[in-house]
Amino acid sequence: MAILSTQAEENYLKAIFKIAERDGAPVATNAIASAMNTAAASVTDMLKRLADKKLISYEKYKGVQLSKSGQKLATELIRKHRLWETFLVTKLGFAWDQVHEFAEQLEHIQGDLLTQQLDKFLGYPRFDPHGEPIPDAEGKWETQDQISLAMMSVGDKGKITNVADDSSVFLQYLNQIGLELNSEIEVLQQFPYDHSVKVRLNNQELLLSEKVSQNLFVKK
Amino acid sequence: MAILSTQAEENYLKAIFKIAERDGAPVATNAIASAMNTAAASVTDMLKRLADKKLISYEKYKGVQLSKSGQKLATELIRKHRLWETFLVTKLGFAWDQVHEFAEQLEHIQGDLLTQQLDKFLGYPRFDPHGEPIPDAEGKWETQDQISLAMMSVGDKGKITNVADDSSVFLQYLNQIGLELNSEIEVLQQFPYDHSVKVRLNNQELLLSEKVSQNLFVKK
DNA sequence: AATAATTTTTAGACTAATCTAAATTTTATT
DNA sequence: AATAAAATTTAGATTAGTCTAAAAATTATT
Repeated sequence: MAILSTQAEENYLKAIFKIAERDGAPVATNAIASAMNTAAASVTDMLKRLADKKLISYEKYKGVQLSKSGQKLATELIRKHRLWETFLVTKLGFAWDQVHEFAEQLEHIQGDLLTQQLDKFLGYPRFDPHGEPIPDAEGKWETQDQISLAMMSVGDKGKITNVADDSSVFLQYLNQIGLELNSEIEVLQQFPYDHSVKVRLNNQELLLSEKVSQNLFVKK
Repeated sequence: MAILSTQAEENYLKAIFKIAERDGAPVATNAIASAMNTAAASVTDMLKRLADKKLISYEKYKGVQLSKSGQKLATELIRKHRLWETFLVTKLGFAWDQVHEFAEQLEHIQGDLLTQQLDKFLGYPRFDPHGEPIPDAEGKWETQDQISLAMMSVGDKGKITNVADDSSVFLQYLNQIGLELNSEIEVLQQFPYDHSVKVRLNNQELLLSEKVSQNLFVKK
């Protein structure tokens, strides 16, 4: 039997998956609340529902972890999100900063056959327009030999391989500073005070905040 | 300001639109209830909500009519539904009996720009895979010079131009009897008792029920 | 180790969407 | 025109998802 999930439940699963990927498990109630812009009390309520459906393991006050089926569902959501973003950019002609909101809706469309056919139509792409890996039908994805810009040292050089945030505000900012996938970048200086970094990009010197540098991934 | 509608509200609007198109306005509560498989009491509740939002005009016990904005929203839904069905058949390779359920979900995706780009990508089709007209961005659609098979007389001949029901049960039945768009059909005999008709199709004689004949449209 | 601060959960309330059963209104029939 | 039948609405519940405010548990700090 297929596990039925509402869109709200799916959004929680995706948020938990992403936080766990970034910060490790277990994931705290507050972390979910701030990621989703909801009250912590609402998160608690939802965690109980998700636990009832065995999509997470949840112990009061101890945070949550995705179960096997929760993992699977979250991965499928990410797969659908990234396939639809690829469709929107490569077939419908949207720019990379225009597709996030549409994909947030499209990822909830149900039906494995649709996802399969879409994947085939797109030629089984392994990365989306932001350089993010697209899980295949089995939930596996390719990893790139990459590192967050925030983790690099002064003097390191590399090429931008992906951006880990597909929100239009972020991508429009990248457009403004002239940064795109495959741009060459070099770390010139680091400022421990606020963890900002000075980089060279397109022969210009630029100051990037910690938040920005954490969302840019580079292959040396 | 855009009128915000939930999926449930959109589904009611679409149902009201279709019933009004078929039987004329005003539309009765029970007609909506049976079209949507819900209790009449649920319909009454929803009609109040839709009236509050000025999407319908509603007078207790008198049935409903779509307002200007309700019409517009319903037409947009039908436009999206038929564009997505066209996409699924012409681009993703689905058969005409496989696309209804997906389109029921996809029609609720919000964003005019998406619909516009999809329309362009498909080459501004004016009919969907079932021969149904696709409203354009202004809400206008082409009419065909056609008539329901149920309205034809003995001896009349013509070509199937569209099927007014895109449910998979109906379309699979049509597949089984070998009927497709552009099939030539001739009315051989009518049975007033149950309004069934005997027709010639592909050099075979076939008996079609009233329900089937009402959903087949023919150009003489 | 006691207390303060933070995090999380509970309690209680609200809205949207649904239901069943009962009441009311409209329509049809004698 | 009175009454029966059908259609519609109201009343009262339920579930999912959300909120604020208060209580409880955990973690950090003195």
